[in-house]
Amino acid sequence: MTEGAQAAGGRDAAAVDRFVERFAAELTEAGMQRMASRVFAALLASDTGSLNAAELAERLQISPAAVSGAIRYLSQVSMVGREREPGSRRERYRLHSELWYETFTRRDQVLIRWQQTLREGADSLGPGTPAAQRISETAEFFAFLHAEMTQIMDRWRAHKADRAAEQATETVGDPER
Amino acid sequence: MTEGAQAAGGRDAAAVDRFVERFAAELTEAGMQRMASRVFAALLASDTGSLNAAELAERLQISPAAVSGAIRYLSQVSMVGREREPGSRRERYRLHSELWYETFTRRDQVLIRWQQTLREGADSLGPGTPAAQRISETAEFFAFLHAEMTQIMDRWRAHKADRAAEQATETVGDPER
DNA sequence: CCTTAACTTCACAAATTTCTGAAAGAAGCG
DNA sequence: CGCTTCTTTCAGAAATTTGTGAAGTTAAGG
Repeated sequence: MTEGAQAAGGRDAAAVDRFVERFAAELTEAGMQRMASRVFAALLASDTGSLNAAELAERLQISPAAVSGAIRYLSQVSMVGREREPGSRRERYRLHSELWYETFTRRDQVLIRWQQTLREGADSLGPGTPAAQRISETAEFFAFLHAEMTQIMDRWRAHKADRAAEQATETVGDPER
Repeated sequence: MTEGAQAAGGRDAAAVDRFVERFAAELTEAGMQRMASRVFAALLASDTGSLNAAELAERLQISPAAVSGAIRYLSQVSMVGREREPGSRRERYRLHSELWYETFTRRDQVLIRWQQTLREGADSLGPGTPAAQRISETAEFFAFLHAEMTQIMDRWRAHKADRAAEQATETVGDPER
């Protein structure tokens, strides 16, 4: 806190590690697998937004097997993509550029499933009963939330595009890279 | 599906149990402790939205200790409240009426913490670096989300109030009970 | 006050999850 | 084609989590 720690050229590796571990811990607390959280946080803190297995294993002090498992999970939930390093037989794991969009789209699916289960539950309880009424309301809440989430993501992308447009007045570049 | 199963008077207990277990499993998959999920689902499916420890233990086939643990968690995250049964030394566990409001308010706090961690992380990485930029954007995303969530909850309550007002033309009653 | 009903805490056994080393499996490169 | 480098799979050891019975605590009611 008292020292602006990153020396000329290199950043303060210890501070970065601390951030990686802290954010990973928060993700873990929220229910994500521990290794997946750590790998994700490490990618987030990398300049290119991508690392290969060896780099991950070294930075996080974990076995290649652990990397493999974490990546399997993260790609399944569309949080990272895998690509080949040209001129090498290594693979590179990269944060999706549409990261939060993909992640929240996925979470959206959960809301839909819950909604369905709840509606079936309301049927089982017999319409008219207070329980069925409560459960129906809950289902409706999730339907509402689902609709709103979609809009939010649209708004976020618009918001981001706006900022990007501002930037573009200085730096004219390809938005994809 | 082929039979409208609930007999006159009593509902189809098996179907209700099935719902409770299914919805609980979905909550568990989303990261909630198993017993907490089951207790919560059982409360949701009860007519009064409340049960006591003995009822929960019997319906879910679990020990009093398990009930106690689940309730401790659920009340900590403001999903149920505890109250005394008058004329008895039993306690009654009740779904909060502002259930989703409370739950999402709580989740909101997580967003705020993440945001903070991310901003600190961006500092550690040194402004100007691509990593810091990415992390800042993520922090901004959560700030955005937080603001939107608050609005959504307001809209939901308005939405619910509207429907309640419609109902009130038929059934004039105390909204609390 | 003492009894007793109800809930909580605690220590432990069981089940599950997590991570690793070792072996097997792909895929570029010579 | 075989060698080499990288990744994945697998079986098992270690750690963690989970649920229980039993003892402990609290407070209502006689």
